[in-house]
Amino acid sequence: MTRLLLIDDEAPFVRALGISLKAYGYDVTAARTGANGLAQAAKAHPDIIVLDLGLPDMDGLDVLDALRGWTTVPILVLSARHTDETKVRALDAGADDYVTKPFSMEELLARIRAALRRRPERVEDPIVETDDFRIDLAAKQVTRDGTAIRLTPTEWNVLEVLVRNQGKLVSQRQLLQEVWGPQYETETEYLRVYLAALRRKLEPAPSRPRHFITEPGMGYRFVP
Amino acid sequence: MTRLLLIDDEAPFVRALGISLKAYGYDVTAARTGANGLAQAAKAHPDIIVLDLGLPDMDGLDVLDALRGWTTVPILVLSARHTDETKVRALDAGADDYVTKPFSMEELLARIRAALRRRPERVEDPIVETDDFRIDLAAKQVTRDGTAIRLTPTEWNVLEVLVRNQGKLVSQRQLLQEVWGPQYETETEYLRVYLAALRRKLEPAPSRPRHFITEPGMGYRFVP
DNA sequence: CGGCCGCGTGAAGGACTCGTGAAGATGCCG
DNA sequence: CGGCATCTTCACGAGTCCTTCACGCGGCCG
Repeated sequence: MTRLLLIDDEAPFVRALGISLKAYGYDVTAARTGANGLAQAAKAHPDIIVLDLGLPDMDGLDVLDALRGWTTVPILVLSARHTDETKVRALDAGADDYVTKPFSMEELLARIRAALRRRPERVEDPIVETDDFRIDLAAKQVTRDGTAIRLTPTEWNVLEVLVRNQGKLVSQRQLLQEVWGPQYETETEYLRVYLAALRRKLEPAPSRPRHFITEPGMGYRFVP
Repeated sequence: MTRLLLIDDEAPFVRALGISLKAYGYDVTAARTGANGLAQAAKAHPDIIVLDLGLPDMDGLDVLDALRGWTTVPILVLSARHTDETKVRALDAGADDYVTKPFSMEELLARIRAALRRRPERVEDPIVETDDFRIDLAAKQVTRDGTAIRLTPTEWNVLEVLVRNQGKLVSQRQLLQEVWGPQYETETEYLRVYLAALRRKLEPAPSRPRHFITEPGMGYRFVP
């Protein structure tokens, strides 16, 4: 299901839009403030964000900036203001589309569909095999010698990021950002702990990792 | 240069828009009819298409359909009609954006920039090969005879700057600034140490460098 | 011809990072 | 309320990397 984050403070509007969007099969989360919106975005990783520029606690453009600092998720901006300057600034700040109130629900839905359609298809093979274990990304399961291995949610998230970038070096920054959110960018101890856990559960010789490679000072790399 | 195809039949409008777009660095081609537009698109493979729905020979939506039959290039639709139904149909037919006339040039330019920004990251080959080793910039990995070579973070940064400017001379100043920061501009000893490390790890004959060339008094140059 | 400057090379101290085990903190379940 | 799984935080030893220094070589210029 497509997850949509709606950042807007007008309760009736949010309610109406939420109902319509849910009717069309979106999984809608709402945030009433910019700060909350940023937190929700970091936590839930929505597939698209609908952002109203008129927020009680922050300038909408600052919210946009903060989001674009770490994510490329499509962002559709709503606004009652329709000066060219605001439009241009929002679009250049990384908004994917800009819709001026009032607008019809049909148009908004069509623009959301258009923004989502552009999403690069994730056609990657959801199963990755190594000599020692097998990862099924779709089923969220890891098996070793035919038996399933239990991973905690966080362990799984770390594994998934590394596997989706297999062969490539994933910087500590990127890993922390994608698993814990943008405000944890410096908590490198988490990585040490969770990489140790993954190696203990998956590597044949945890102290001599073959698949979860540390590149000192830079990040980690998964090699099948 | 970004190539833009403008499909519109109103001569004054095309002229005005063409001038503005060219001033902003776009390489503009114009077509006055739908048929001609389709032909131009097939021939020139533009980076973005701006399509007016009001054309003399064909329905704009049919032009859109025909284009989407074979290309995913961003298409920005212009129209004097602003019924929701048309908007929705155009967006669902594969338009990336829909702008209603009249609009300001600034807004159109901003929307063009936004559409181009979304373009799938340039697949520009991030792999550089020499006779002796292979550099994968995306994966941050260097291999020699099939085996990976470990580089320290600083070594990698130096290498990356040189490789991204391959063939060109990189001044000591620029190298120091890009790797260590602006306040290290005179610490040329660092360069000697790290260039030596790179040559030791990558050059077949470190004392006779073939790829990491010193230009005395000026800087360094990487040649594949 | 001789001194000087820039460059290459090897080595060493110290700061920083990583792996590891374990203990506290938190949240969820019955 | 208590037990359990999970997340967070901590401390320490081992290892890695950055910086700095000393020395030798070669070209350049007076």
